[in-house]
This record gives sequence, C-alpha cells and structure tokens, in this order.
Amino acid sequence: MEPALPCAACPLRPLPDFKPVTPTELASIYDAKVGQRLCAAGATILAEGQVATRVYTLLKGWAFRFKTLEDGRRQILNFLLPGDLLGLQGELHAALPHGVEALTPVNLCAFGSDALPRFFSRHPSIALDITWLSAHEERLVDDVVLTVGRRTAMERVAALLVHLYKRAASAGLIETSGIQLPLTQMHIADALGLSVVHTNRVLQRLRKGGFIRLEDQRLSIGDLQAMRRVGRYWEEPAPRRPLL
Amino acid sequence: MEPALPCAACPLRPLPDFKPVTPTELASIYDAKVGQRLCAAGATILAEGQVATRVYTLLKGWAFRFKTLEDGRRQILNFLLPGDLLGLQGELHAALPHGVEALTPVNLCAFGSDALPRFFSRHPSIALDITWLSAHEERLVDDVVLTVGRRTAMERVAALLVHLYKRAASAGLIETSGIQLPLTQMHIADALGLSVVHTNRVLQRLRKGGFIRLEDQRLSIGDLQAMRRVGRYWEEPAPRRPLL
DNA sequence: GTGGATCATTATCCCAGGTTAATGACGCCG
DNA sequence: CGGCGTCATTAACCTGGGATAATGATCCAC
Repeated sequence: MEPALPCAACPLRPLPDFKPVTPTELASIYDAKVGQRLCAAGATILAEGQVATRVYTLLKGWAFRFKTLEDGRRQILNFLLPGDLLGLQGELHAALPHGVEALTPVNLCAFGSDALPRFFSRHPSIALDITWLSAHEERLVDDVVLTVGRRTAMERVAALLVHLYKRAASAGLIETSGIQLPLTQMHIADALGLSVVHTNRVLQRLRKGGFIRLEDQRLSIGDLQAMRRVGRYWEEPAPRRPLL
Repeated sequence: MEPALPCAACPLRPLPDFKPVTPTELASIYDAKVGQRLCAAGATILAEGQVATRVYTLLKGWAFRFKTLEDGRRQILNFLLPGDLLGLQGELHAALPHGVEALTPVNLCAFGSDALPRFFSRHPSIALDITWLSAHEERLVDDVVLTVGRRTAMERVAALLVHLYKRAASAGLIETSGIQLPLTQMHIADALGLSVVHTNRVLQRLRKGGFIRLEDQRLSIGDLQAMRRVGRYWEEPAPRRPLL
C-alpha cells in the first residue's frame, strides 16, 4: 500500500458536486487515512464473503459491486465511480455480502480499522456524511431494482447509459463530447439482467437510431433528453454529496 | 397521532433477534419519540416524492417500499416488518425517492425532526445503529437485485417466500405451523418483476409439488431446505439487529 | 339480494428476449 | 509469424413468461 496522498490536494474535492468541508473535518479525514491501495483493471478489490474488510473511498477509476449465484450467474449491483465509498457493508456486518471488482486501474484511499468508531464518537458531522453516503447508495440500488424489474431491455440500456453518463460527469470525467465507458457488453448485460447477445442487439438499435455513439469504450449521447425518454428515466436533481 | 408508547414495555425488544440496549440508550430513544402513528391497511404511509418526511420505526404490521414508472408499472423494493426503520432516505435527501404503503393495519413509532442530529451529536452508539440499519436494508435490496435480475420465476417466488418466512419469524410472527402472509399475488408479482398471471402459475406448481401451503393469507413451508434449494437462496446467519 | 369491487385461477395466444453457434477483429505471447 | 483468448456481431431457433380474457369466489354497500 502506498502512503496516503494529502487530502488537502485532493483532485476530487474541488468539483462542484462535492459538499465543502471545514478544515477541521478535512484534517480528521486525512488523519484517518492509512494509505492508497492500487488495483489493476479486472482485479478483485473485495471478495464476496470476505470477512475483515476495510473502508475505502474510490479516488480514481471505475469499479462495480456484484453478487453471484453458485452456478455462476452474476448480477452487477451498481457501479462505483470516483468519490464513492466502499466496504461499509463489510465493516458493519460480519462478512461482505457482495464482491467488488475493478474495471480500470483503480486508486483507493484506505481508512484505518478504527476510523468508523472514531468518526462516530468524535466527528458527528462526518458520521452523518457516512450515513448519507450509505443511504445514497441504497437509492441507486433501488433504481436498479426498478430498472431490472419493470423496464424493457431497450429502456434498461438507455436508462443505464444516461445514468452512467451523468455520474461520470459528476465525477469530472466528461471529455470532449463524451465519456470513457470502461465496460464490456457483458458488464452491461450483467448489470441489467440481460444476455450479452440481446444487449448487443439493443445497442445496435440505439446506434442506428442515432441516440448514441459508442465505439472503442467511448460513449457520447447526442440528445440526453431523447435518451431519457427512451429509458423513461428521470432522476431528481442531486444535492451535493459528501466526500470522505 | 397517539402519544408515544413507553419503550421500556416494547413488545419487540425482548425478542432474541434484537440487540440489547443500555438503559441510557433506551431513555434517549424514548426521549426522541413523539408519538405513535396508526395507518389502515392499504394506506399510503409515505408518498413517493414527498418532501418533508419523518423517521419511523415499524412497531406492528407489514408495509412495503415501492417505486413506479409514470405509466403505472410498479416495482416493490422490499417489505417492511416490525423493527424496521423507515423514512431515513427522506430525512437525508431532499425528497423521498420511493413510496411506502401499509399491507396491514400498521403502528409506527414516530421520531421528532431533530432526532437524527441529536443522536449523531450526543449518542454515537445509536448513530452507528442507524447506519447499520441503513446498510442492512441496502443488503436486502442487493439481494432483490440478484433475484430479479438473475433468478428464474420459480426461483424468485421460492426465494421470496423463504425470505419473508424467516423475517416474519425474526419479528416474532411465527404461529402454529406458518405465518400470516398479508400479500396478494399482485404484491408478489410486483416484488419479483413478474406478471400476476405467471406468479399464480408458479404458486400452483409450488403447491402441487408439496413445497408450500398457502391459502387465506396463511403460508407454511414444509421443508425449508427444499425450498431454499428451489430458490437457490441461502442467507448468511443474521447477527442481532439494533432497534430504535 | 343485486350490482360492483377485488382477487385467484385457467386457457389461449404470442413475443421479447434467451440460447447456441459461427464469424471476425484485435491484442498478446512465444 | 501463428495460436489463443477476449469481445463484438449476426443469424437461426426456441421458450419462459407476458397479454388478454373469461370464470368464479368473496365481500361489500345500498
């Protein structure tokens, strides 16, 4: 594990979607960090069922949470982008009920094992932020349930692409006319409860309809509103989120 | 709203699945309660998109969280049983991203609007319990995503019935050879991303296979292990959960 | 006791999406 | 260079589960 990067120079924190912190809070957060963890693309960050986990903030890169059935069927629960907290479930429960895998090379800020109790006993505002992040992730998963349970394949794909586009933007990952989308079609399929083959069919239709450009892991969406309509997908405007 | 019932005489707390509390904690919890709210079966407890919500603990009865698409398709996110906390999402976000509806007559313990900040600043152990409950609910929803995304209709129904059976048991609702299951087949369908008709077909098969008895809203499961196998459903042993 | 809800049940029909398989395009390694 | 693994793409085929509709059974309210 690398030594911890100084939080004062955090590249994420200045982004407009993150909630400002007081200098005291920032110091406590930095204080609780024990280092950076680097993972290669495709690496397992946290194993399904793992017992002692640590809490991390994802600083750089993409990852995803997933669960599997014993016969190999896999379901992606949600994607993790810079600023997201991970490992909280393992810290609070006995074993981690899901796995976490890196999609790109990933840089994680690691917290010490005593960070959680310390925040809760000494820094109520940070404790509340942690709870907020937990509740926020649940909100995302709630959306996934609606998508997978009640949207058609076309709606699912459109909704997911809009969702990821907006989240990437919020994490400062917008580039000229598009984002880097480090997913294979299998990831999209596993996130939406579809087969790879059908995912491909739907993507073709979206491309031929002129809704998206997607090649070489670069996604651009010509008309976001049109895509929202296709996916029946409208999120509420997101408030600024805390960052640990 | 009725006056708050004394927490010292709470019928839930003595159950073996709840974590013990210190007298101090119990006093603080009781202190934060502002009363009981009663809702009829079928009533909306919290409306989708509602702005100012309150936090409640479900004391008695069954309810469910849900989201809808604008054309009416509905997805049930999870079921709420005695001991569950609800409304946290509304307290932490601007608007409640899902609705909550009562399945039976329901009795809720209501917390004051300042309860959350007060717990966090003065009672770290209770604050941590709240976070635990939030993370735990997310765990349940994660399971739902796996079920709806990757299980077959038969597996879904079996897994849901086992899940609800165990949760009802944990809330002290086991009666002679079975539980009261206050759901219509439409609720089951909406929870599993199925149509009502197909849900009925699957239930018939489970009945004819001798796996379940289900009539008149009473469910009994002859062989839990067999049902688990049908549903490919195995939960980890649940640790004792906190109760607010 | 009769018209109208709601809910369970079944049958008929049919399509959205799964399964299998074959083909290419790359990129990587020896 | 040639073999291999991963991905994307398409075609052919088929099935799990959706849609629609009809029939009862209760349980009201009037």
